[in-house]
Amino acid sequence: MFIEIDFNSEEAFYIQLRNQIIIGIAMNQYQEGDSLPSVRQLADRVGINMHTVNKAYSVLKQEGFIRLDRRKGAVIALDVDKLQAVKELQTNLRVDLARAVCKGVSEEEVHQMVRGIFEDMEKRGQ
Amino acid sequence: MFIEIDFNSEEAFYIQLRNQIIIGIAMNQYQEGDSLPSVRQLADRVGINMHTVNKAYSVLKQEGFIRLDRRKGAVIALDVDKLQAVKELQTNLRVDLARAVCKGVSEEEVHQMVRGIFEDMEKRGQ
Amino acid sequence: MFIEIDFNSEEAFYIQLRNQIIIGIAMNQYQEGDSLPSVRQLADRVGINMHTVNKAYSVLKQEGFIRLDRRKGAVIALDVDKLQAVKELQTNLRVDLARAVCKGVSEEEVHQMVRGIFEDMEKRGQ
Amino acid sequence: MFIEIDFNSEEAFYIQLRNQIIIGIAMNQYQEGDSLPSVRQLADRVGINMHTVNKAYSVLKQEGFIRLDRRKGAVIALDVDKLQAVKELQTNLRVDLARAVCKGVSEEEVHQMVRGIFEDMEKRGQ
DNA sequence: GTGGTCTAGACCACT
DNA sequence: GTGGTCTAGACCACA
Repeated sequence: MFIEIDFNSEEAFYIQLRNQIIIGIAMNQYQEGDSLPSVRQLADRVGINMHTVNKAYSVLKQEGFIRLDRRKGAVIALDVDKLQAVKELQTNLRVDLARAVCKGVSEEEVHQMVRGIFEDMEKRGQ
Repeated sequence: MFIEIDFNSEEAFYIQLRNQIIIGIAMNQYQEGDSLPSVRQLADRVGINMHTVNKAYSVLKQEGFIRLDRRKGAVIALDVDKLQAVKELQTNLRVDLARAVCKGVSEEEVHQMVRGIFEDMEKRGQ
Repeated sequence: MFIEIDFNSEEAFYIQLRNQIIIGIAMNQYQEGDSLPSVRQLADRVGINMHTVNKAYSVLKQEGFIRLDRRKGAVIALDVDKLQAVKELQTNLRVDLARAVCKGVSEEEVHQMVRGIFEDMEKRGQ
Repeated sequence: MFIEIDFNSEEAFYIQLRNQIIIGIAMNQYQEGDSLPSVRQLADRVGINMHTVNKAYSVLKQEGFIRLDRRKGAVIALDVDKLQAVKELQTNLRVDLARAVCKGVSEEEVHQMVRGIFEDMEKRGQ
């Protein structure tokens, strides 16, 4: 799987890492029980500091996407708290949709975009 | 309109302000040409520093939601760049939906949530 | 002559006024000895406060473009200090051209632009 | 490269900083990819507050002269929007030349001045 | 009275 | 050590 850092982005590197890994999981490119690359490997590969990868993994653990195993390193392990997830999604959507609506995006277009993203996730997951 | 700061939130105050104002615009509680409160007024009302409100207004200006009129202060003025907005929404949705999917949220549920948010925006806009 | 205020501009109203009047003089639309509109008239016509027009006229006087006559109000009266003018132009050009050069504008293009502006001034002056 | 603040100037410190850095870029003293000093360093060196340097950098970023890299700080990165640059230059020149013309500066003198400034920029760039 | 500018000091997140 | 955020207080230009 591709993981790439945009060094000019406003987003912190560890957030970029986290997001890309979560997208990987959603696309089934990483599956329950799979190991992520070691901290050192990933740091070298994408060209950032080990501490930063470490931070990303800590956050992923705390958010219930992986567990940290002494032998296997970071392992995909979803701790499903759907209520929490729904609440979080709701909050994020409210702001994102408001921004889009102000700029003239219609509900229909949003539904299509959602459809497209799910299609994308299912397709690549096969 | 209600604007409130959550002093316990991780989100920067100026981001909270920005988001609430954008939601207000999306809900038609603020309409094109309306003035926002002066930085000092709003700062006093919500209990934060003037400069923080100023920063929120600067960001809103730069993002094309308001303009700064020397006589009327901050005025709602949407600079509609739909292409940019769609791109931004796409990026945000991809991450948000990936997170939700990992935690077991279905496409159907997302569509309903989108529906609900738009309903909310239209209702209050009347 | 058209004088118009851009209420959204970053430039102070009195600076906008001053600049437009100076351009008017350069184009011979206002000639040595001509009277400018009264403070009140101009304020009403462009929709700003009298104080602001007053400030513009004061600056124009101080910079040697007009004199303030008790009976005739503001009268075009050029106090030519060419050395000072050259020095000022030099300073302004240095910054403006540096900005343009960084963005890929060539010397040739600048010369053409200068030519065009002078042409414009001479043409309308006839 | 020399960066100096004129504490007696009417120009805001952050504008002075911005202008000098832009002139530095135009003269190739700063080149694409070079890092600018950190806000604290530069603030100490020129004797102004850190936040003022920060503001200068923010403006430079917004105007497309630098980008902010999380590792390397402020990095020269020209976002060339020539159309925009030409328009801006045109506006500035129109006012500057009008002022000069009123004070008796000739078109020929302006061309020579432009020539001189470009020579200066090319010379030091070598 | 308004925003713009400048200073200053503090804490935190990030690298 | 770096920038980002927040607070705070002061002065000025502008309207």
